[in-house]
Amino acid sequence: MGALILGRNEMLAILLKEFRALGFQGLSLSRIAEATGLGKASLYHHFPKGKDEMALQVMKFVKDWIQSEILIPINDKEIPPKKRLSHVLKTLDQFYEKGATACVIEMMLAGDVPPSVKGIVKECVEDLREGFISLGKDFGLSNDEAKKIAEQTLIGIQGSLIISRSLNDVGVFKRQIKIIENYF
Amino acid sequence: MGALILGRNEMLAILLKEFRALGFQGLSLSRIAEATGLGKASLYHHFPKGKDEMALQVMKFVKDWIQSEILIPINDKEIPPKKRLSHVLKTLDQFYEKGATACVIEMMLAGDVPPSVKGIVKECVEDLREGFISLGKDFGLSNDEAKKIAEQTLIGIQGSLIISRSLNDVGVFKRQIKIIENYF
DNA sequence: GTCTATATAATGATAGAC
DNA sequence: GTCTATCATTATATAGAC
Repeated sequence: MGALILGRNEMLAILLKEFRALGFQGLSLSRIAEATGLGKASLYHHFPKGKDEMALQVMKFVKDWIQSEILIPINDKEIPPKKRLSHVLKTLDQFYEKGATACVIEMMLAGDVPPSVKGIVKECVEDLREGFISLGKDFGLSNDEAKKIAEQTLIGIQGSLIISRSLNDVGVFKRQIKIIENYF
Repeated sequence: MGALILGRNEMLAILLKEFRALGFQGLSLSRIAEATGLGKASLYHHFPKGKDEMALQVMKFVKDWIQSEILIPINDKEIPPKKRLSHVLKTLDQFYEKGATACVIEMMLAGDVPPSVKGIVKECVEDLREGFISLGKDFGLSNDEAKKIAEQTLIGIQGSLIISRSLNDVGVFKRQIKIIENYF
């Protein structure tokens, strides 16, 4: 049962959701089989190297998502910087379900995650940082100021997600998004 | 082999280190046996309910540590607030090994962590928040301002730990400690 | 491309000797 | 209080039919 025909992006989206909820080690093949509606053996047809490859493909999927949904809009010089910032923050707010769900970046940093996966995680963070630095400059900030604001943006997002989930209060994340909007 | 006679606090310290590195699901009993020098069966003498109980006791241990190492010093009215802040930030800097190691709070939020454990995690964050709010007031801040600063402090610590580890650059954490020092 | 069946190793956990 | 031995269960992974 489950989805009859599952496109690759749909499958990666399911894997992303599961990895975010349970982490790399916490997510088992049985759980994946259940979530995708496929048998365990079938999963190896799509990902011959197993869970490591799934995590790797998910992170590449996320990196591509960041590219198209964050970096392209954030660099669109045709739109005023303030509007671009609001748009990107709204996208992130949806991605994190208003602060209710963890970030993959955060879940893929445990000691048992394959180094290749951590490599993509690093690239994702670097890309996001570059994006916000670029946006800061479009706001008229100096290079140094833009770097600082970009760093505080990433820290604020990740940190508020942690505190929100630990306190079971998405208000923390919500407030942080507002604060970030006023950084620039 | 390993430590010949292991005190309870030493054992909890080892468990804390391992949980921080590998997370709840990622840390296996075999790994714990190796790290403590005890046989798997011996671990059940100390923690009859197994890994769940270990995680619970570790979090209680952390909560006690926060009480004695953070909250008592942060509320010591005999010492100027500025000195108290520096002292507490230095303690946290050591606890996080200058940003190189993850926070338990962060590692105990995955979907497969027992609710009882998450309950203590929540209490730890609440305690820390109260501590920094109290300190903010001693700095002369209003109640609202102290709440905001306390929240930014917790977010800044957790967020910078994530970004530091993802980028493999403890400089992010180091800078954040300085920024927090200037919040108050 | 998905399945059933299976192999092999590791998991958390217990019994009982010392 | 620690051990060896063992348990049932689950883990990742593969073989081969359809």
